[in-house]
Amino acid sequence: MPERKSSDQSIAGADMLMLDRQMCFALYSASLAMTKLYKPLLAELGLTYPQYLVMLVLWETDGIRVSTLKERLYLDYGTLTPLVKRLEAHGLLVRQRSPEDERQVIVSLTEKGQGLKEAAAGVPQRVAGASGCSLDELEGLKTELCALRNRLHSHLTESA
Amino acid sequence: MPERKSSDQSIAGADMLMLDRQMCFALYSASLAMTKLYKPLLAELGLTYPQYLVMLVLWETDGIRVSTLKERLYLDYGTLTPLVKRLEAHGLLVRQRSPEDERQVIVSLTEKGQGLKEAAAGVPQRVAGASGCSLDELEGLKTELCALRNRLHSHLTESA
DNA sequence: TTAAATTAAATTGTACACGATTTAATTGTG
DNA sequence: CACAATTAAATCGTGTACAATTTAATTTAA
Repeated sequence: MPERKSSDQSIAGADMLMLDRQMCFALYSASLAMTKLYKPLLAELGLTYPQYLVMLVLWETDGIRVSTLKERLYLDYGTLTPLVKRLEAHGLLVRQRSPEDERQVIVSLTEKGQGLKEAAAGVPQRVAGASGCSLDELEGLKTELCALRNRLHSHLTESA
Repeated sequence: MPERKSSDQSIAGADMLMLDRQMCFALYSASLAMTKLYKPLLAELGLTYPQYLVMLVLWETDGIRVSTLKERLYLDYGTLTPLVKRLEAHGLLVRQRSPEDERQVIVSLTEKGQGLKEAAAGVPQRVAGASGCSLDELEGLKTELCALRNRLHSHLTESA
């Protein structure tokens, strides 16, 4: 069916379209696999993976605005609003309008939410173990991925 | 608020829970950023990012089963079935039950689907350029991420 | 040889992601 | 002061992801 002369200029381009040549697919599939690895551990805490990320931010700094979560996690209000509401429904945090600026919503951990941190303390080690990587490997990969993400992020936002 | 003795054993664990220490978050946020980079380029082709991945597989090998897509892309039928149906609705492929085994669904490109490959030929270069990485960097990262994904995948499936 | 087990795919339900639009509060400027 | 512009968050619609269940076809084994 694909009758092409060997000198066809589309050959080079077509070559680049193989799935296993795509860095993006390596990234995408590794990310989904990592999320699956977390799933059973986080299920013990009653959290999904994105919910865990929100909790990580709050365990670091409590009483922050939704826009801060947005900046820290590179996520949209369309993702965060319902996600944070679910965490509130589970009793891990409360959402309240800021008295100084009624546009802002302040997210604060409940005692239950703070207490969950102790239960989560073992998660990073358990994941590192299951990932079959040395801590150095993970650290190196993390550094490279952050650099990539930061470049992409500035590329995606520099347009004003 | 967090009154803790400095010798508290939970300090070490808590320390590990900082967002920017998580390789998983670097992976997750880099993957989402990469998808956003592709979005406008793929929109020109009328494709979403996962749809593009399916097309990459089909451009390599046409006339394959849905289970092959499942294995190649590490995705679920629950994801693939509606996704492939959307591609069929767009006229890029056809789905037909295998005559030999009526359980299997064979996915085949239409002429339109095959033709789209030419339009997609420039995507990898354009993405590489926009990512601000050298080809070597991207290649190295790809190799590491594939290795990680493969380890995670075998960890996640070895349980029979 | 058919009933149980297996397999391929679809379906259902929950939870993201995110572009686009909307709502409501605050700020800036004449 | 008033009113346009901006900002923070919510809402809406589409498209993933995936666990769990279901359906239908094929295989296996009693």
